[in-house]
Amino acid sequence: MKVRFWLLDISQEPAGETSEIRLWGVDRKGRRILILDRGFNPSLYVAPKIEAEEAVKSLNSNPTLRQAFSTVEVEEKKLFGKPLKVLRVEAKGQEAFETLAKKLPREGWVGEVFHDDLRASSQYLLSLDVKPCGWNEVEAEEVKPPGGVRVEACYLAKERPRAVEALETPKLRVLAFTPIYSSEIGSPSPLRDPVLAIAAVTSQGERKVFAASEKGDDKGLLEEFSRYVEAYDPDVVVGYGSNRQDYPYLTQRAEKLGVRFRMDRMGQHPHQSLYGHFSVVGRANIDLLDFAEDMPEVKLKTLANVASFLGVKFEEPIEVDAVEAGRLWKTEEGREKLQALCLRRAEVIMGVAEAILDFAYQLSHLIGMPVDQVGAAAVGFRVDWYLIREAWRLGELAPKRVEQPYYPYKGGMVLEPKAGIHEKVAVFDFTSMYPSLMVKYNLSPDTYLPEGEPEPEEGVYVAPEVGHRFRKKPPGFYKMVLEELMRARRQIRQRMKGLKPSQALYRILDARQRSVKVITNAVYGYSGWRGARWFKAEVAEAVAAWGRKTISEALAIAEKLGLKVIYGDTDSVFLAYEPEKVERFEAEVEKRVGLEIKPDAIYERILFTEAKKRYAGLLPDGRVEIVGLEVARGDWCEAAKQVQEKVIEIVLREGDPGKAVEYVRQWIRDFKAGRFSMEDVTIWKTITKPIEDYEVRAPHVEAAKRLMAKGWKLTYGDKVGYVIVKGAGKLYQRAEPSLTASPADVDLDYYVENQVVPAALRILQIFGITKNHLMEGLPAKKEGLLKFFS
DNA sequence: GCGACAACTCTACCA
DNA sequence: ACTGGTAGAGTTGTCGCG
Repeated sequence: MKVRFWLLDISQEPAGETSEIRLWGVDRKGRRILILDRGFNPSLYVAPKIEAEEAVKSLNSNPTLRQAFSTVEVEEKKLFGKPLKVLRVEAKGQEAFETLAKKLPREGWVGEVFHDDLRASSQYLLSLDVKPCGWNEVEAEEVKPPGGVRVEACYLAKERPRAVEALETPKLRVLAFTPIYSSEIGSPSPLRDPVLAIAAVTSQGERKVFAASEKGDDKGLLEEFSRYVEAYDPDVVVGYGSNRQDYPYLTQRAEKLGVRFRMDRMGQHPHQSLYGHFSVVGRANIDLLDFAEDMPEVKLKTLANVASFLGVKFEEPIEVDAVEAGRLWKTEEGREKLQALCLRRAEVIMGVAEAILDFAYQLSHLIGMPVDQVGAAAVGFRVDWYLIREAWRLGELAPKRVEQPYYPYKGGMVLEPKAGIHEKVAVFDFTSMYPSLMVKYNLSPDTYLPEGEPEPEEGVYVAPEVGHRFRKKPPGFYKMVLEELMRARRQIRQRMKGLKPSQALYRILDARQRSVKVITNAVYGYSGWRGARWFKAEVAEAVAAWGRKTISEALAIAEKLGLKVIYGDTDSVFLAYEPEKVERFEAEVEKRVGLEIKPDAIYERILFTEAKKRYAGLLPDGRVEIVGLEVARGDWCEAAKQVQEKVIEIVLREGDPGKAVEYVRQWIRDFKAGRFSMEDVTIWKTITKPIEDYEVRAPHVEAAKRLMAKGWKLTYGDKVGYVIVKGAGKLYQRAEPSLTASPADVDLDYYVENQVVPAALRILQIFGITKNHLMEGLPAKKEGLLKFFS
């Protein structure tokens, strides 16, 4: 019978001489099913140094190798566009595959081995074009599920499944969960501290809290939660910080207590897998924090901040640290409070999931990577996967990741801004400049013509400045891929036009076009990434060089038309707005440069300092946009950011720097009178490497060390919040973790002198205002300030 | 031994 | 653990002085 299923998860079981691929999914009736495919084995591709037929003979005559493979075939493949005769060697199961991967490269006749770095389940997804988070079809017969497996139906594949294009997502059961831990001091430790509660919220609206005993005995809680998960049988399990925190903690805790922590469809505990994510067999485990990492607008990635950003409504508080939780658990009232908080937290996680899951499914579908991995995989690996699949369709082998030397090259062009305030400034952007250039000039590793090679008949494009040459024909890999991506995005957006944002299909299409955009925009960076399989420094370098040429041409056109250029960065041009000239500029650029340029915004008023990449502008709709300045940064205290934002607004909206000066002076008076909170003065900075690797004693590193000395676990990637306290010595000696600092110790002078005043002055210096104008005790000179607004 | 300054480290931004 | 270009704060090293 034909079974159509939406693929949720894929796993592989070693099964002797054949590996068994397990496809976990949901069928059209909404049943949770498992499809066993025993007819697939992973293969390796061998490029021989000798004649293919001779190579086959050598392979067959080696008894160790002969045992490990079932078949060998000579195939015509391509590598970087060049035809390549290879031997496809099909392994007898996973173990044999690993043996071959190890032994084959040592054979004298073997040139290069391919796909030995792709595990069986990956090869399966690749070679069969089976798509995760999408519909697939297979001829199969119903069988009894393997022992321990819990599904509504199980099938044995009779043939290889195939992807079926269909947009809708089945109704999936989603479970959001979040634990609360206890600790006497510092971070909780699974060997020492109990889990006090786990809240679970389902997409059907069920809400539950599992709690430890009054004394904090959590053995029953873990067992109960496991049973609940099995009974509800979710397809998707979402958490926040679950890969980093909850799964490691809960599995270790369960092990210590002698309980089996069961989340999957096989009665096993979660295990760590690729990209540091935890795999829950048969379900998709998604850590929403992974997706929050791609939201640059949210500086401090707390659940509350992410939820607010996404417009998820909730009541505070939804965060509690383990020490506070441990303290609260001691009273009846505290326990109730904590459980209510825990439940609210799980509800917010569900809310965030609703905002993110469509995108996660679409990204997974597009790049062909299981949805539980896609969030945890870095951008480079997402692109890698997408390209491996596209390569396969074109008969290309996936090149190996090879160690590459660092090769710095020149990037985009940034103009010196015209400092000061400008009225009516039009901003133009080249649309998808880098991808478009890659398409236009056929920039790809396979079209690159190394120095010394004779020019082909079809001709070459020569990159400006750097001189790299690229064959005009045939279309290169990147060109084909990018053209397809850009075409797909246009098509999706076209389809969306007839729909309302409230419709489910609209949301799916929107999620899909966003995922296409993410990949499109990452290809240039990927091409210059040393870890990329299709790395080619000359490609990235040529793209950037053509980019500089392109914007230079646009600038020349502006100049010729008598348009004043205010600023420009990589693919954007800021021009003093003159309606007719600007229109001619747009037409002229498209005609002469051959790339699409579009008006992005017309600022009513915009201000630049002397610095590049920093400005603030007032839009016609009244919004103020702040770019690059302290307001836009996560490593300045709130106080400094708020003052700067207010200064910018006064200056842009009211055009009155004198008023801004008065505002800052009053703010300082209030601040010195003690009107501030710890949040206002906390500075957050990321620990970017292991503490011992730091070469200098930076304030945030010293604050981190103090926290660690007090039992807090910090690893790189974590943010440390600290305040500067009164006292003598270097700044790093006065950096106190904000958790342990008290408001009375805060060094107010530091904040005025080194945070608030510099941030305010960044803007106000444009008007000749100095530190003296802002600080108490010195007269604010008003004369001369208003001349800028005559 | 001291202070001015340059060099370097570190983070987070823009495109 | 996608690229290069950039600002800015803070630490550390160096040099001249006498």
